[in-house]
Amino acid sequence: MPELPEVETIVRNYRDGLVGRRIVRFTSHWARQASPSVRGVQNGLRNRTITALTRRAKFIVFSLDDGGQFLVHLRMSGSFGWAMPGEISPTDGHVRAEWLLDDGRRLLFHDARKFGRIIYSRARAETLDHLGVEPLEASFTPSMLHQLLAARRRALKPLLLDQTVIAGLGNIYTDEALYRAGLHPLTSSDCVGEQAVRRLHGAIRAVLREGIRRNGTSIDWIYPSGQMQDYLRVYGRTGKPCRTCGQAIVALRVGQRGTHICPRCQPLVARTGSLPAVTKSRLRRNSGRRAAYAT
DNA sequence: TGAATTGTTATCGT
DNA sequence: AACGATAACAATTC
Repeated sequence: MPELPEVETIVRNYRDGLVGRRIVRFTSHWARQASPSVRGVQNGLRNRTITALTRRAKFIVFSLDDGGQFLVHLRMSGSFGWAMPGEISPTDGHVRAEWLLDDGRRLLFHDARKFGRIIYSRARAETLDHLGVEPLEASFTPSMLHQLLAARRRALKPLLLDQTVIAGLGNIYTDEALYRAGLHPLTSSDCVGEQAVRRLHGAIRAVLREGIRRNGTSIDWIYPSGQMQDYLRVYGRTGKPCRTCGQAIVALRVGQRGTHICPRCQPLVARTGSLPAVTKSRLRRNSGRRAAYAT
């Protein structure tokens, strides 16, 4: 399940082989992945040279020499591979698309579950406009995070997963960041104190950076070189002892997502999110600063 | 066999 | 009206 660190790793690994190469042709073996259409992507890419390979959130961004762009989103099971000149594409690897390059090599797009997407745009792709802040960029500060949280009354986990707010976190790194910050995933975003916001900000950045440094997580994902799975502290560790306090890690469901916490290190402080609206508004009025909030 | 998997979007409700 | 919560969906694996 590629999230920000995995996508970043892929971009770094494929950049040298792609930038400067001209795309001879694009072939799709699964029509529905291509947007606006297979033909549209083919026409847009034909004979264009790749000028840059970058990442925005979980999108891989190919910049073209005519100002166009195309995005690849790996979703759940997408991955890249190479085929050398003359080499036949593997049929068991679920190759859904191929880019033939001017050096004779082919970039392969594997995607067992067919959830991945390839989106072409003749100018800058408008898909990117809906994305929130890049958590590793300098503009993402503790005070910005504080504003993002305080402006909403929403459980922390679904908020962190919302790509229009903060872009790039997925299920694994969200659980890890909340654990490192000592915050329960159901904590209401407007009940997170200043100190906790700073902790969460630091935890998000630290866990993403560590993920990148370790070349990503390779749990149920084919990407071979990742090591981060050996350093996860809650994700996939249900029943195992917390590395801080020894308590058993607990699995729960938050917003239809499998979620992992240490019940001792991540206590649920304020649960205004599940209180009746009347009670909540009274609670807010009566306490200029809320009675209970996560610090 | 069906439950689990995830990011995005459409829809419902307040 | 705007926001938040929830359901649906894509398709496959074990």
